[in-house]
Amino acid sequence: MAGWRAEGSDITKRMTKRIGGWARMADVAKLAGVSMMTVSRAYQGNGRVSDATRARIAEAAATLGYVPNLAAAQLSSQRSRVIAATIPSLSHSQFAITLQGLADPFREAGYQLLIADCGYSAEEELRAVSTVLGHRPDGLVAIGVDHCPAARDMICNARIPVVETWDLDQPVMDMAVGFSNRLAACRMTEYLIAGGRRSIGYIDFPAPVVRRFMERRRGFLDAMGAAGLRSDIVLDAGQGPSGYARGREGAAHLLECEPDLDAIFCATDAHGVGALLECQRRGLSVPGRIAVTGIGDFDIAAEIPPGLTTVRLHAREIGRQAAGLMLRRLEGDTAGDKVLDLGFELVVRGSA
Amino acid sequence: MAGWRAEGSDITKRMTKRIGGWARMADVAKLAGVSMMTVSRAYQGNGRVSDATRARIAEAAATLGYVPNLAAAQLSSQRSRVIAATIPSLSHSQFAITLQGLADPFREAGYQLLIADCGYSAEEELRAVSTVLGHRPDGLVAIGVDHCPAARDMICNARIPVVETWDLDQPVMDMAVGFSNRLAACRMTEYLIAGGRRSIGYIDFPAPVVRRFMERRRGFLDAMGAAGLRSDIVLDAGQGPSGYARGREGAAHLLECEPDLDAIFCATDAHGVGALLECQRRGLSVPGRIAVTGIGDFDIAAEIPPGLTTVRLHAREIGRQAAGLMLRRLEGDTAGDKVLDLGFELVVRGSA
DNA sequence: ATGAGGTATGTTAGCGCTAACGCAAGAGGG
DNA sequence: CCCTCTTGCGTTAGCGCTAACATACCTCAT
Repeated sequence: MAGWRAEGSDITKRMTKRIGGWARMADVAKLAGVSMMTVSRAYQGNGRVSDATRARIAEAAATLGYVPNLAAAQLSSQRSRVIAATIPSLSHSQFAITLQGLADPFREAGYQLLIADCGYSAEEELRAVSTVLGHRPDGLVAIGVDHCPAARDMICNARIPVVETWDLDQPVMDMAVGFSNRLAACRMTEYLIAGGRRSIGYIDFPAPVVRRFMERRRGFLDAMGAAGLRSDIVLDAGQGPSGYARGREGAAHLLECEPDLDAIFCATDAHGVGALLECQRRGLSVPGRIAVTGIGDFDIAAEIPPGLTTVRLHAREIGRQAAGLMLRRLEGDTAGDKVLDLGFELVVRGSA
Repeated sequence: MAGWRAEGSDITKRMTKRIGGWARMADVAKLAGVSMMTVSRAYQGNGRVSDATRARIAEAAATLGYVPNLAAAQLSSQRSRVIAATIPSLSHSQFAITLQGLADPFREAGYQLLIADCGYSAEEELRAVSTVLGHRPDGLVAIGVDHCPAARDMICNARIPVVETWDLDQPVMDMAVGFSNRLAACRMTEYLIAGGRRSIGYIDFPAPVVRRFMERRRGFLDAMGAAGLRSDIVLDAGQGPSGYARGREGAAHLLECEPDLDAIFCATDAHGVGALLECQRRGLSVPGRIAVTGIGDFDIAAEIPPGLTTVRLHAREIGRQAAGLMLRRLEGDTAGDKVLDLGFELVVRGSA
């Protein structure tokens, strides 16, 4: 009787559910003639299931088009096999490269990346972080370190492993991979000074609230100050869709205000390329009359004549190493470095 | 006794769980002095909960740092509020822009994007698709339409709304937003021919298995054939990290094999910019001696002198409209167009 | 007064999966 | 021969949440 009722209601439910469309593990188990637990073990790979049984299960699953419901697995096992990644902007090419560097090792290790686009207001950011944490990721990788205090609190409260990337100039929540933006900008400035440049203009973003640009500007200011040079030729290039256009306009503005400029240092290569083109348009020989440099080593930097002198930042490697740190931690390895400085590389080309 | 046991085990569990760290809805309910269902309703926003109760719940949640477990919500409600997005490569700038265009409307509507990076082997692709479907997304947006038959089958079996994007030259699974790559390439070729170019070289990718490049090449061939011109000057630029470098090398190769070329048409602007620079390096005046064009209207196209003539593709709008179609469908609106042709725009600049 | 209809909240019964334990059958050592 | 150990599989009891159905109370027309 109880058996009959169970059977009956089960069939009814299947019929209803079929509209939704998904086969469940119980369906696979029934078709393969085993218990659900055996199917579960077969899918997890670690349990002991005989080859014959495994094959029957695979066949049944293929017949039904079974795809395991990971939400249910997560709820039951308390592990989501999801890694959250916060990113200020998906269309920022360097961040996208870091993301790609992250994605590969995680995919191979069986983790799915859940990407949270955070580059909005603090309120939106909090909502984005809250949503990804709602999926109970096993870890979080922050691409770029800019999070408002509330978001940082929320992340810390999650008590999951966290890797911050891209900037090492500030305190770290847990683990970090990147380089010192300040040092990178400082080094480039020193290179320009060593090359005899004295009147150096700097182009970055409006009131850089973004950490890495704050640090880059500070690096520039430090180096100029140490050399006893004017460090007030600093321009906010403003916001806009194209970094190239902003760099071009910024350079034009700078050159009009300070005709004696002998170098322009841009906080990113997009600005740098724009500035370079503007100098050339004005008939200023680069690097003879004026030097132009950037940061980032974007693909275009190597191609644009005479080649943009810049700082290479290992964007992909940052992602790979961040994934490595995270995976080691998830496997329970708490030894090893928590902060990886991947450094940077001055790339001297024709423009300076 | 039963009460005591329940209480006891509950406390024990809380202690154990606290290590994991997350407050549960039951904790919020207890602290706020209401039932779980009331908390659930307060979070879903649609149920009737008095303002006073709502405030007490909000306070309790804030105290405990409660973040709803979305996996549990999904399991129970059979809705994940997740939209899957498949993308061939995260670091492809145009796709990234489409992704951004997608992300905003979905975020506003309370959906989280789950991004599957698919640009690998067919086997990897299948695994990626299977994993995202395991999260039971409420819908799927395919950025780029390239999926192997097995992946397409799997997606169709999921019986969720699907929007394909970027290429409209082929049969559609469900809904689609994009333009005709073939027509875009055809139009550009016709423009070159109308401008008096007769010996036109074409640069794209190795054996284009990628649909949109197949179609673009076919568009080129169609137009050349229709004009009765040689259509065999076609070059696979090969794979490599930098599109610019490939375009440059491709142009160099083409110019050596066919010194009389009077135009080079590249399947993407990255190639186009590389080709343009190579022509200039060789002292060929652009557009006097030779025309160079691309497809995509990347930011750099407008900046590089004399300006790259290209085809604008509305990458962001594709994303926005795709999100719009999907959201309308999710709200139960099955009327309206299922295929949106956003067209393209010939952008004439100095290079042709 | 009285029942109809609304509003705010509680109760019950799962969603699909896995951890933890249980148990039978065979292998291997003494 | 027994005892242990290993292998292969089944049973039970939830994971944290919500749909669907109560229930209590309040308002208002009759």
